[in-house]
Amino acid sequence: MTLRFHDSATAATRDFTPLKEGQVSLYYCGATVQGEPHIGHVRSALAFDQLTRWLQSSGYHVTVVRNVTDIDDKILVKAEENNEPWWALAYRFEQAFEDAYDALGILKPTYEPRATGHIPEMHALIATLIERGHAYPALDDSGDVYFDVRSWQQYGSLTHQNIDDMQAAPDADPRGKRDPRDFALWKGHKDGDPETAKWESPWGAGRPGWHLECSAMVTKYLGTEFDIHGGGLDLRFPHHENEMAQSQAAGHGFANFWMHNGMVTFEGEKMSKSIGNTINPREMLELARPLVVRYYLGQAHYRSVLDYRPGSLTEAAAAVERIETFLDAATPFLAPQESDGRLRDLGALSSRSEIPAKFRAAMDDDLNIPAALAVLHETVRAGNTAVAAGDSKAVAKAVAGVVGMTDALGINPLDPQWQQGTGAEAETAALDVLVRAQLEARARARAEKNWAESDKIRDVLAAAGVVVADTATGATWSLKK
RNA sequence: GGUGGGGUGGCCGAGAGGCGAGGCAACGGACUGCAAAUCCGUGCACACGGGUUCGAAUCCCGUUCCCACCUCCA
Repeated sequence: MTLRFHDSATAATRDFTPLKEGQVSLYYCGATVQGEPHIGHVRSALAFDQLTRWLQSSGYHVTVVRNVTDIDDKILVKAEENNEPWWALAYRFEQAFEDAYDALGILKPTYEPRATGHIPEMHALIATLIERGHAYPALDDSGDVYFDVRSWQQYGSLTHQNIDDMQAAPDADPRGKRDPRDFALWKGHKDGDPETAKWESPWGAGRPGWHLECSAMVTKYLGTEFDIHGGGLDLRFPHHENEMAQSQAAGHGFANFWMHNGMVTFEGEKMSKSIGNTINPREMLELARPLVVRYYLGQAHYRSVLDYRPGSLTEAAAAVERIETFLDAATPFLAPQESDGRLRDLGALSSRSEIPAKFRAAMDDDLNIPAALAVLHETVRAGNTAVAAGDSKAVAKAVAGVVGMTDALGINPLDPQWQQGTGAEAETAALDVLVRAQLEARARARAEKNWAESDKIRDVLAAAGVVVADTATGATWSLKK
C-alpha cells in the first residue's frame, strides 16, 4: 500500500507524494505560551511526532517546523495581572511546554521559530497583501491592518463554509472593518499597551495578528509551498482558514495537505483552559511513567477524540508492561553481543530490527496506529510462545519486530530516553549482585523443598520492589514498574 | 442557523457488505510446591426503527443522542 493521509482541505484520504522527492516539509502549530500546557497540547505534538517518525521510517528526510506564539492579547493580559513583563511570562511557559515535550520523547523540530523574531517577514507579507488588494489599513485611526475577506473568493474553502452562513459573533466589534469577518494582520498600538510590545511598521507602531505569524514563518523556513500543515482540530477555523487565505492571496501555493488531530476530552468534554477541566502533563507523570503516558496519549487514532478517565493510565501501563515483560524474557535467548545479562545494547538490537508488512500497511493508511499496535501485540504473543518453546530463532525474530515497531512509534522500552529514573548502570549492576545472592539462597531452599524459607526471601524482595519470576532456566528478577 | 465528527462487547479502541483487530478487566483451563509471568479457551458487540441484499455493524431512508468548530483555543 502507498502512503496516504487524510487531508482536511479536500476532506479526503489521498496518496501522499512530497513536492521534492525524498523530502517532506511539515509545519504544525505549537503553543501560544500563555499558560501551563495540558495533555491536549501534548497529544497534538505527539500526533505530529508520530507522523514525523513514520515519515522517517519510510525513508524521507523530514524538515519539521513548530512555531511558538510568544506575543498575543492573552499573554499581555496575564502578564499585566501577574505584574511581570510579558516576555518573562512567555519564556516561562515556553519552557514548561518544552519540558513536557521532552519528557514524552517528542523529537525536537528542525526549527522552532518565535513570532517576535519574524516581524520583518510579517511586514513583507502585509505589504504584498495590500498591494494585491486583499488587505487595507483600518478605516478608523486604530492603526490596525485587516485582511479583506470579501476580496478573496475562496475564503471558507478549508472548512467548507460559506461566509454568509456563518453565525456572526454576538459581540462583534466592527471597529474599522469593511466586513465583520475581516481579521487583523497588524494590531495598532494602544494607550496602555506595554511599550515593549510595540514594533514600528509602515502602518504605524503595533504588533502582529495571530494568523499572520504562522504564514510568515512557514514561508521563511519551508518556502511558499510545502507538504503538510498540521495542528489541532480547533485551529481549523478561524486560524488555519485565515492562514490559508492570506498566504494564497499573497500568491503562495501553501500547504499541500492539511492534517488535524482530534481533541482530548475529560469524561466527555473538551479539555480547555476556559472550562478548567485540564490535566497537566506534570500531574499525569505523577500517575504513570513517561513511557506509559506516551503510550496512552498515542494509542488512539490521531483524528479521533481521546477521552481521558481515571484508570486510563493503569490500562496503558498494563499494555506497556506486557511488551517489557516479553523483552525481558527474550533477553537470555539473544546472542551475547546483543545481550549482557540484563543490560541490553540497543544499538546492536536496532541494527536487526524489522518492521512487519502488516504494521507498515496500517501506518501507511493515514497512520492507523490502533491497527499497528494490534500487530505489535500479536508479535509479542508469538514471541512469548517462542520463549516458552525455547525457539531462539523465533524469539530473535519477534524481538527484531518488537524493537522495529516500537522504535517507529517512539515507545521502545529499551530506548535510553525511558531509562531515566530507573537507576544508573553501576547501581543496577550492584543491585544485580545482591539480588542474585538472595535468589541463590532461595534456590537452595527450594531444592530442599523449604517453601517457607523460599517464600520469605521472595516476600522480602517484593517488599523492596523486586519482582521474582521462576522460569525453566532459573529465577529472574526485575524492578516493579 | 451553518460546517464537520461520532454512538462498536464490563471499559478503551480499530474496522467498514460474508470469515468476531488489539489492549485492559473478568471467568475457566494448562504450567508452577504456591505465586508471578506466559499460553489456550470463554463474549450471541456494533444507538433505535424500517429497507436493499443470498448475506449489513458496514449500503439506503427515517428517528434519536453526543461532541467539535463558526470568539481566544492543540
